[in-house]
Amino acid sequence: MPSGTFFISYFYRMDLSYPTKEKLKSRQLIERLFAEGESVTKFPLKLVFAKADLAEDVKVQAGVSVAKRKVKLAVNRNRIKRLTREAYRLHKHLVFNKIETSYAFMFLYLGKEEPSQEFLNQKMILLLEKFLKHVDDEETT
RNA sequence: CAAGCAGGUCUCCUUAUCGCUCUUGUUUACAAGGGAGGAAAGUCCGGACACCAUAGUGUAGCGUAGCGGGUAACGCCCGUCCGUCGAAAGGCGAGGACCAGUGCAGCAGAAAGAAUGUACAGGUAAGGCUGUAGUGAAAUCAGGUAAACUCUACGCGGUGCAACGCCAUGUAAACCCACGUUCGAGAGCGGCACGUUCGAUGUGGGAGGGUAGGCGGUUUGAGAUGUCAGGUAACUGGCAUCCUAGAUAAAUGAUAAGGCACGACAGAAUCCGGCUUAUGACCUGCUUCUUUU
RNA sequence: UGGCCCAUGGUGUAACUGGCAACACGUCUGAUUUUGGUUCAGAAGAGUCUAGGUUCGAGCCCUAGUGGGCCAA
Repeated sequence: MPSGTFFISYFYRMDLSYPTKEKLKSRQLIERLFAEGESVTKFPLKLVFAKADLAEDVKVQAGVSVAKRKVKLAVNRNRIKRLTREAYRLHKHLVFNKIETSYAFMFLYLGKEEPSQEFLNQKMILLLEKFLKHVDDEETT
């Protein structure tokens, strides 16, 4: 991790918030996302995405989901969703600066065990890089 | 000490940084404050609230069951009697009625609710008339069995916040079948009968088309804490103080440091009162048959 | 959130009014066959999802739980 003044200024110019307008809330949009969207996977995370005209003036609206089939207890589902949101919040800048059109995101957790925050952070970085690569390939072809 | 019984309390804490949600204040970005549970769970009971008629009568159906009390109500709680388990503290109990009627009892046994009968002993005018043995859970006893039908007493209308009200958007006032306009189709959210209300380019059914976005309901309540009084108790009344989650793809998290008991079961969704199930730690009181000190 | 239903050998199903849990397929053993299949003969394998209760006796009745499935504005 970078430290000292560089570390502080590094964070200073980045947006680390995750306000309401960046959350995926429309039921219609979510149903369309699962019907038509594409996906990339980096176990245990899966990202379903689709280009979308968003009502709010943001680049991405994202949601999080954990299957009841995989994780039985509501307490554990809540915790995994919180950790996933936290991982997205800290690393969403990787995507924001590099895409032109707006997207709808849905993160799915495929594992059965409760992960650590550090583990999820690493996977989130890898997942978002894989997503960018996928988008680049599509544009060039 | 050990084992056991009963009751109660708490549910990691502190600091810093980055985030989430609600409220308030300035005002469009900040500041201050609030932010899961004792079970939030299972959905097993009881209510509030909403609509259907201020939910009415009878029947069917369902529930409860010693007696008395508490409560908005209950299948809950308190007291008490009886039964039962325990050495005790104490626990548990669907605990009305089989002289209203009907049904049921495999095997064994002579015989199972209808009548009869073996062995031994006793007894009579005479006989299973009497006792014992034998089979069985039960053998003539006002038999047993009602978590068998049933009877008695009491209670229960239905549907559920995805209730319900309002705004916005959109389509098909089209098509087919049936019935009907005061001698009335049909509707009023489980059945039947009655009663009652509404009721006319109307109602029901079929096939098909469309919308499925937002606001209210939505958190101040049978409320919490303290205290005084009444009551064996559950609980009730007076006074004072307090406001204590309110999301809607759905808010409590992350990182760093320190401490300790190293953190069990587990996440609010209309709201309350219970029950049941899961579960960590601590405290208080009580009991002691046997053995050891 | 609210409501409803189911659970019996490895699998799919029976079991009347409470009275010895039955059947088919599968499995195992033996026979027939050069071997395998088919066929024939025989055997094992559940104590009824779990824990209590009622009863002389429970798969069946009652209570609580566990697991699975279905319905809806």
